Amino acid sequence: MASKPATAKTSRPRSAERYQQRREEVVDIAARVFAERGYHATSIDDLSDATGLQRGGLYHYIGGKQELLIRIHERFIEPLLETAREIARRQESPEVELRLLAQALVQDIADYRDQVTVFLHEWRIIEDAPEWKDIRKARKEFEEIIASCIRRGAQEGVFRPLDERTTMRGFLGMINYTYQWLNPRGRITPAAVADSFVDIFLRGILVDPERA
Amino acid sequence: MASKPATAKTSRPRSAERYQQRREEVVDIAARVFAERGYHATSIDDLSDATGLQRGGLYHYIGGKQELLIRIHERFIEPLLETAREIARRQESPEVELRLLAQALVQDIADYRDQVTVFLHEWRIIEDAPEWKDIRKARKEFEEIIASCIRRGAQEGVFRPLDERTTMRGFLGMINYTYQWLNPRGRITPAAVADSFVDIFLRGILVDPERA
Amino acid sequence: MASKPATAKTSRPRSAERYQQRREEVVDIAARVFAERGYHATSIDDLSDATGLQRGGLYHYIGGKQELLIRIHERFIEPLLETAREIARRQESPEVELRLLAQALVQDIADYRDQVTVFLHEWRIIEDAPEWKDIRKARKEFEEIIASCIRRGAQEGVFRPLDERTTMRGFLGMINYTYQWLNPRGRITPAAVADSFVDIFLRGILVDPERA
Amino acid sequence: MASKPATAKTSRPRSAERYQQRREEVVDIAARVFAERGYHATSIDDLSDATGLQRGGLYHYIGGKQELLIRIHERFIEPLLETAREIARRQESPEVELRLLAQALVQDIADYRDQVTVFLHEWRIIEDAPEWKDIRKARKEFEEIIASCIRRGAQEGVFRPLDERTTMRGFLGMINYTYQWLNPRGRITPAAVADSFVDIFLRGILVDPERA
DNA sequence: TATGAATGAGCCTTCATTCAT
DNA sequence: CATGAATGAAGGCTCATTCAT
Repeated sequence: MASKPATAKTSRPRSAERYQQRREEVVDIAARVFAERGYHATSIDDLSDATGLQRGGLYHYIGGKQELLIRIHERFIEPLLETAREIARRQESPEVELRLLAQALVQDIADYRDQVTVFLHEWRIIEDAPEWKDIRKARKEFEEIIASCIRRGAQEGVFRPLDERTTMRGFLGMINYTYQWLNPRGRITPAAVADSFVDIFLRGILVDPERA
Repeated sequence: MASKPATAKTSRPRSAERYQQRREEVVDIAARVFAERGYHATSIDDLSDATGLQRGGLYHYIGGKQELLIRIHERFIEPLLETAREIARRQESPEVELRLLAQALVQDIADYRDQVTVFLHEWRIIEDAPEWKDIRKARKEFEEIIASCIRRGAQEGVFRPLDERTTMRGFLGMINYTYQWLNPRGRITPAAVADSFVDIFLRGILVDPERA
Repeated sequence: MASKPATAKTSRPRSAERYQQRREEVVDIAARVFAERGYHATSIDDLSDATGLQRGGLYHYIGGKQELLIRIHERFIEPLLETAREIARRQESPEVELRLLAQALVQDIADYRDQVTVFLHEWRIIEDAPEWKDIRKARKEFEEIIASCIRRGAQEGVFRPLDERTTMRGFLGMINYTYQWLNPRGRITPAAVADSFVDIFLRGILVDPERA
Repeated sequence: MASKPATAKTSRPRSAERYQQRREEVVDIAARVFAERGYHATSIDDLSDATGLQRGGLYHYIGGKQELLIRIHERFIEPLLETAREIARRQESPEVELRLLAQALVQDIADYRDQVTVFLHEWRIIEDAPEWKDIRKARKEFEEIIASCIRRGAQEGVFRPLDERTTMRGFLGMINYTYQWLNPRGRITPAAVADSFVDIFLRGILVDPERA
């Protein structure tokens, strides 16, 4: 315990680490299956098959089926929100900021496609869970970052004076919908899609579209 | 169907008519309840409560719970597709056509919000039903109308030469997403939202944004 | 509905009545099985076998396994409490009242042996149910009737001045325990047991035992 | 067992002793938890929490959950039966013997309240265990000691000629029931309750109540 | 048409116990 | 001795659907 071989840390993870790792594995597998078949059409037995654990063994890693939805959501909202905050802190021009936010969002959707799919399809199921308010708060914060970017652009006179919430929703709708059709390894890369959409959107709201 | 029997009393509709009417009522009520609570969270008993019919009586009007999803979808896709076809037939300029399509789509979403909500959330459930291919075909046709409008604009040199499918999806995403937040009787009318979004989108894709 | 054959009432009970009747049947059968094997050792399948209803059909008559415990208790506490109240209202002498209460209690235990057994063994399970406070109240009221009878006897100088609650508990313990061994159709009748125990108990607490 | 090896250190008990001691500790803790929540409502995890041992470690000390019930029972029936035998051997007068037996029983209930509670509530669970016949035999022997005391009193003409088994059961019921309400550290001591109940009972069955 | 009792498959979850480490 | 991951059977309950009335 006192003297541990230097190699031990990586070669033989402590049991707590292994537990944590297996847990995330289970959550990701669940995300994949839920994304494929839907939450309600997936039984605990299906998850048992997909993970290789027996019905009862699953419950070492999860608190219940519904809890999985919450864990799945956290997997993608947390890094996204962190990135968005970081972008907002940079104090770039509204155009640049919007472009960066779009890139981050499309990338997050591409990286966590299963999780995003599950969330957008099944969020209603966890509406009554105590964790829902945190999830909602995170979502609101992300939306507010976009809305305030749009507001700032309007105040600075570079964006047209549009209703900021409606505009934000148009932006979000356009980008969120990519979860339905964007293939991360397809001909059109996530970054290209983000660029294309931001181009359209910026030209659409800029006072001087040539700046896009 | 065309000629109604002379004996039909108008004051007391024939039983076949009453049946038909009651059936549509049931489908609309189901749409409302499914939209509120979700398909799986709604039991036949819930529908029984909502319709005032008893569990068994319900089955005189519906073939089963899943069939309701199909009926619900038909309620909104058919008039929408019809309108879209009619717009396409008019052979307006691409800009005008896109504007009309947006108006029609937002209006349809506002008019059949419950149905749209149910469809977007639960379509996966009927993926295996034989009717699914019809639904999918209708959807594809609607998308194709938009895509070909964009293509035409590009060919005519009024729209920028963008990937037509990606652009169509951006357009659809922006507008479809309104089902989540648009209040048909709110401060901002569906028509105003359609106008605003089309404005942004057209400016975004027009070679000469001033034409928007 | 207006003119009903006189015979209909008994020969063809209305559906609501049949439901009620079947429900009580189910509760009584459950009491028997619970009394035999214990609540936890009895599965819903066991009840299904015992009632002849299928697993799901049972749930037309009961709200759940635990609810049965509550219904079972009501079956015997309500008539007993009613009788006890009636006896208390008669304002007999303390000796006579105690004798009548003992008779009523032993008879209730004999009549509802299964129910009493289940309650005395399993009451802890429903301790947290909302109905528990009603059950507890009923029990307390019954105990209070006995305690106040003893108190009255002491005040009138016919009973020795004993601690009324402790004495009441001795009385209750002696009689309640009969559920474990008294055979309603055995050599010694419930009435005889009640008489015998009341004799012992009254001699034990009377100032002048000869009055017993 | 009688002679301990000279090498045994007193300061550091041999591992066999520690094992034994830990085992009894576990049984007593289980008795407490079972008494509080009931056998079935207590999981092995609950026992794991209460003892501080992990799930697997517990099984080094116990053979299984059910075995605990048997061990719990032995904890209180054996000293009680031993005391009862000793009292019976003294050949006191029936009145004195009954008084001593009551004292012993109430004291045992007060000392082993958890164990008594568990046994009276959960004995049915071990009905099929091979040890059950021993437990039953011990119980019968204890009852027989009381019954034969009552019989002897009747034969000697000091007790009224009552049915000995019924009378014994009245006595047992009155006293056993104390497990439900007697607080060992309350205002009324176990000894006082025993005295009070024996007083009532003896007056009740003595030919000449003045002797009580 | 309408009723509602009955079905029976299936679901999520719990839990005592085992065993490799 | 101790751990805790894993097992797998069993449990209570829900629910879409059927059918005799």
